[in-house]
Amino acid sequence: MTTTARGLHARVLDALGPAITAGEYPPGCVLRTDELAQRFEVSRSVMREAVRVLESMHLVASRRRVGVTVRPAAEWDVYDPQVIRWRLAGRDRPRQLRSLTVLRSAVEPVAAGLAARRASAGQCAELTECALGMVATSRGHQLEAYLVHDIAFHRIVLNASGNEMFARLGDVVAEVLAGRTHHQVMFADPDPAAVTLHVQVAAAIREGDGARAEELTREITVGALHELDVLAP
Amino acid sequence: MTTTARGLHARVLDALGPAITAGEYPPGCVLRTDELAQRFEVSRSVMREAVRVLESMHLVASRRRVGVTVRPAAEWDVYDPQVIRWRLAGRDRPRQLRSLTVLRSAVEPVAAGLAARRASAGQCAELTECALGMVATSRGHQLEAYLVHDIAFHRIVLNASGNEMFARLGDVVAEVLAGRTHHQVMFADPDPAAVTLHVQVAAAIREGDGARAEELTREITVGALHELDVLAP
DNA sequence: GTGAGATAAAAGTCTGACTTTTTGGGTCTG
DNA sequence: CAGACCCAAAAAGTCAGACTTTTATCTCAC
Repeated sequence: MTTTARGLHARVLDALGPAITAGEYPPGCVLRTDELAQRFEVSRSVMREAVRVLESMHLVASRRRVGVTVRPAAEWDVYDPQVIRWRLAGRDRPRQLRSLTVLRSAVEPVAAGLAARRASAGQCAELTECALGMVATSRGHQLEAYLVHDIAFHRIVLNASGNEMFARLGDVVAEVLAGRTHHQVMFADPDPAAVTLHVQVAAAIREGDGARAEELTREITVGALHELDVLAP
Repeated sequence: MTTTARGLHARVLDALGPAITAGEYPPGCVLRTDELAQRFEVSRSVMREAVRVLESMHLVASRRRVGVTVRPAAEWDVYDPQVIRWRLAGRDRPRQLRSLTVLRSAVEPVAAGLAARRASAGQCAELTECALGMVATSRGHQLEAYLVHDIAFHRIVLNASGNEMFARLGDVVAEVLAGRTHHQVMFADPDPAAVTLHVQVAAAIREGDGARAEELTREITVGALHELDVLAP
């Protein structure tokens, strides 16, 4: 997972990005390229490339004679996969997990509704297979296997919606589901009701019942939100 | 709007980004940094910075001995505001507008529902003011003034939802609304039903009626989708 | 045909010099 | 004392050139 040799600038980013998103540099804080280059022991060219990327994510703004200033969190490109990963790895992971789950609760039901009208036969088959896989691994502490099926299930729904914006959220949903499994109820088996709902969603999509697929998926995401309410303050 | 002097690398991006997102360079197409630098008459350093940014948007991948290869559209960071802008300016603007409108139809109702529970008194006041502004400019071909209020309205709702992911979609919604006004029904006045709905949404949020705010907003976005269906193939 | 090694192409890195913009202060004037 | 103006320095921005590293491909012996 951790590629240690994909370029100096990437390594600098892996250090600076998390630090900034974690709030180690407060908004308005001014950095200087040369100083950073020295700190990370890279040339100015490399440092400049890293700053450019940070700038394209709206994490910082670079202005002549003043330096590289950290922008307030409200301006960050919160949908950038890298920014999401950095924030999920950092201090306010819970808040991040919550806002992403709320996003899921808005998007996934609509995506499921669309999928019911547009999913191909192959996608329906995959979906059913995933649901069955979830059932099969839902008991006996097979959480990792369950997670794999769960992620695949939601990814297929998002792809089958035929909307590119929805499809691109597959990675985000994967992160959220993985985060939930790895940081909360590692001990308990998944909620049986949720498992059943997934099976029913697969059926509804297979049968082309968009309204039902949407409603059932809404139940799933409401459940996920409720789970967060219970387990996190 | 068009800042012509915010750095050479930005100007290169403004040329390359739209070209790539427009599909002028097919996926898998290989570019070379040096060649590009010559073509745009900039130094390699500047070109490299531009390529880095393109790479961070997943528009291209840079590999040694191979070059800079254009990635397939499915891998692009479709939520990057700059990518959105480039695509909206390009060939498949209609498709882009549609997928963004579908996204709106998923997000905005949920955002409105949340806003009803979390909007501050100030936000409620602003919202009401916007709605009244929409009413006032809804007749007599004052489309530009109407658009300003419309954008402000939706932005406030998204912000008032208290969810950072929703809030960040304010710019996207603004682009969509502006696109609609400027490229479709420039001649006709806004749909009176939509205007009424906005007033009602503002009222529902003011009264803290989340369910009603959500349902009304759903009607607004369904209307927007339907409008697209009617006016675009 | 297959595997090992040579080759070269392209990205990656570093350095140093130069340019441009911007800010903050100092000065001059009213 | 206030305000306009100018100057100098600071930092980003740009450029050119040399060097390193990776890696796809080609060659050649087996």
